[in-house]
Amino acid sequence: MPVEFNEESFLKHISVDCVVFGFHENQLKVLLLQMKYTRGLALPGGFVKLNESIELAAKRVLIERTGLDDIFLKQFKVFSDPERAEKNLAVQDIIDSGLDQDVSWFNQRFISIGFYALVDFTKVIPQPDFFSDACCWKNLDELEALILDHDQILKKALHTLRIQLTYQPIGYKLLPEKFTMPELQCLYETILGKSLDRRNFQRKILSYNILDRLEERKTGGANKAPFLYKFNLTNYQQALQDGLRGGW
Amino acid sequence: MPVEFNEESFLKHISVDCVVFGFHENQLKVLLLQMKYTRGLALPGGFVKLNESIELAAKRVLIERTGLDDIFLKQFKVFSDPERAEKNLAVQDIIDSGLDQDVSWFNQRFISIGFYALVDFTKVIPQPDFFSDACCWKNLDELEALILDHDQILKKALHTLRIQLTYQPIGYKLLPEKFTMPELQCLYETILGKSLDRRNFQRKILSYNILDRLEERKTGGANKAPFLYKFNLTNYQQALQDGLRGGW
DNA sequence: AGCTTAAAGTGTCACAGAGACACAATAATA
DNA sequence: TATTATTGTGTCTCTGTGACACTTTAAGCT
Repeated sequence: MPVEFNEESFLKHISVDCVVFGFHENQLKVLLLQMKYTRGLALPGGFVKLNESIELAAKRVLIERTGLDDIFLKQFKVFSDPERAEKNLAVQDIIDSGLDQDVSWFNQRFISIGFYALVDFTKVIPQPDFFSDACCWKNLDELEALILDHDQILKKALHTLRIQLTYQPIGYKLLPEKFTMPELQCLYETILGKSLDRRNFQRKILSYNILDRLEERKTGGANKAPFLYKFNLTNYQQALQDGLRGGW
Repeated sequence: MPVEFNEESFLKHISVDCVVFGFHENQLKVLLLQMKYTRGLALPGGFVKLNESIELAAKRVLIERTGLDDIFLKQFKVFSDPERAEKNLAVQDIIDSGLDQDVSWFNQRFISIGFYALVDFTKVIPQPDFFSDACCWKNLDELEALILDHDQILKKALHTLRIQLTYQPIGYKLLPEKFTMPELQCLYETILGKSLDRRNFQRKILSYNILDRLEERKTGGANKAPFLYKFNLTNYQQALQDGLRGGW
């Protein structure tokens, strides 16, 4: 046990849960933990130290799970239904693990602050935590049930992502430095859940002036080699301020 | 003292703060409390009972402060900086009030969940709480400093309101049942912080088909009497789903 | 009663962005 | 060298937006 779970170390009643999104092989993926004993799937999460902010707590958790230090993190909702942890299977995991940890910490009522994170899939090295024996990416479209209300948390994170697509650096954070236009389009299509016209997408995204086209092309496919692009950070940050069009 | 403030009654470390917006005489207003002893201005807030959700806690607080039962409430951010309540003046208020309340409850570190509320100004009957001797509306553009980090909370609430203007029922909740086009436009202008062309605004808002024009007109002004409108709830709810245009 | 004032109702025009779609170019493979 | 799959580029039309003009009318004044 790395640390004791008690109120000497952590704020009572408060937890953070993180929905970590990655994008790989044209699929949107989420990082999940498999519990050692109950085998349930869970979002990475943790507690808040007596003297840290919730943002720092979430960041600490994600550094441990992904190996990455600089992660884009965003609060999106607090989950506080008194019933949400009624049948907390994690408690069973503690008991089964045969620790002398006082389970009363886990039997408290928790209010959980949901964060979503956007990471470069290729740079993550998944690490399970003390209660899990696996930490791995799952495709968003072939997802089993999660423990507690984590299904609901994930669903809300996705919904938030969709809404914030026009004013958060979602493309920039989820794609590797260099990427092709079809890759970027696929990311947008996946998040929005609908297909877009290839030519209109390109025209529109280029009109924002947030991309720089490189000389380089991506070869390997049995077709014309697409150009590689990278984000023009200066223009991108500026454009996000205004929200990439739309509205009044 | 209506209730004891201790961990038999409330969840430790957790509070809610509410930014209550109202609209009256073409001004956006916020409901604030004036502390009895320190005279500081504060947002209405409270704590979360052992068995209630944060939404219910916020609602309970607002029923007490406004007399209204059906209030539009929306979480917008959690404020958790460990320094946020360093110099908690409310504690001074407790001491000055000469109560035998244990001040240790107020000396805890609190993580506060920010809610914004939209209410019909004309229906609110402001009620101070135990620590304040006044509860009243303040114009948003002539605001003094607030206690703790409440300035920051208010600022963030306003920013959220602006962003969510296109997909939350902001007009519907802030205006009385019947209203004129200039009133609606003024509300939009106030929230967006810029002026809009009268004719284009009307054309655009009408194109959404979310308003029903009544036969009735509003007389009294020294000018042509404007029509009254009311929201067409069916169409409005539907339109909000899609986000009133813009985006992909 | 008639004139003035202020603000509302209604309409036009030019332009830019969005959606639908066509055709030429090219990297792998057969 | 032809085939296949997919990319690069361009066009046409229509709708929504921004800028702006003219008419209408409730109150107040003389």
